[in-house]
Amino acid sequence: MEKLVTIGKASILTGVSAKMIRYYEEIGVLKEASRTDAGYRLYNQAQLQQLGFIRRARNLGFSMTEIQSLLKFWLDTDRESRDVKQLALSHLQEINEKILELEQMKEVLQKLADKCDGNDTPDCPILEDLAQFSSN
Amino acid sequence: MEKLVTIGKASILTGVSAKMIRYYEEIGVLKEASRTDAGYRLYNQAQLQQLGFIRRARNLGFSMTEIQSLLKFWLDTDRESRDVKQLALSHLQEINEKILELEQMKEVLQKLADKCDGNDTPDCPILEDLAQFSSN
DNA sequence: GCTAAAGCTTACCATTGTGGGAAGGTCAAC
DNA sequence: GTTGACCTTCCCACAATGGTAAGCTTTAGC
Repeated sequence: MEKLVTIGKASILTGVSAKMIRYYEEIGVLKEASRTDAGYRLYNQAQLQQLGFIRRARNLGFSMTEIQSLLKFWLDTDRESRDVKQLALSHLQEINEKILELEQMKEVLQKLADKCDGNDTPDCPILEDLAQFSSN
Repeated sequence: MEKLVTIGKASILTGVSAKMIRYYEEIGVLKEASRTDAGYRLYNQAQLQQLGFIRRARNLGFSMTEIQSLLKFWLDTDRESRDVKQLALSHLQEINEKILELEQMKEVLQKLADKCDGNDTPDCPILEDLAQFSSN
């Protein structure tokens, strides 16, 4: 017989806040939980595992939309690993683009900061650069 | 005599959308623009330069709150470059933390993707990892 | 000088994922 | 039987941006 837990226990067991568990249900990534007579949500082992799945996917930066796809693949024994891999690689590319963007910011900012004396005078290449007329 | 432009021209000249220009005014990073009799906003050269400042700061990833501080420093001739530099370095650290986080995601995800054959069979280490019971 | 198009105004809605809080019902322990 | 912990729904907020709609103004063409 399945052991059922209320949302607070589910939160502790999975590391997903109760707030988020309800939200996941609302947006449809999590099937509607069963309820007690009083209306308390109840979660079984499979649902707890699914919450763990979601949390780990979030930790890898997947969006909720992507996670919905991942869950669909996971629950579909007829999936082709090709599709999962493609989703992962696509996400990986987004990550790489973000990293690149941040690296570029970092480089510019580091150079500006290096040029700034950081003392009690007002002279500051950082502000001068931001204030520059024209262009980018 | 100052050349004044309406919001559309200001947008083109600065690369900031009209929508955003109004928003910046609303949240107070941009002083209220003067108006024509008909109520059209008018921008002078100084305001255009300020919009450019904001755009470049956004491009470096500064939040609007940080930009508000940067603008205050910029307009304050009694500023100390120390304060500007500190703000920049603090932001730089955030960037570095984000990069690190993304690098970690990337590493995990890359390894999982590498292990996944990506063919027409359902076997997929990516899903297996996400579905793993216990832990992280 | 009229009309149509382009430009401006405000106001509201949506996004993403998360948290906070209020008002009220439920359950368990003492 | 009361109290405290837990649950419910509903609404608000964030940060920065885009979209849309209804309505006024300005400009360009004829």
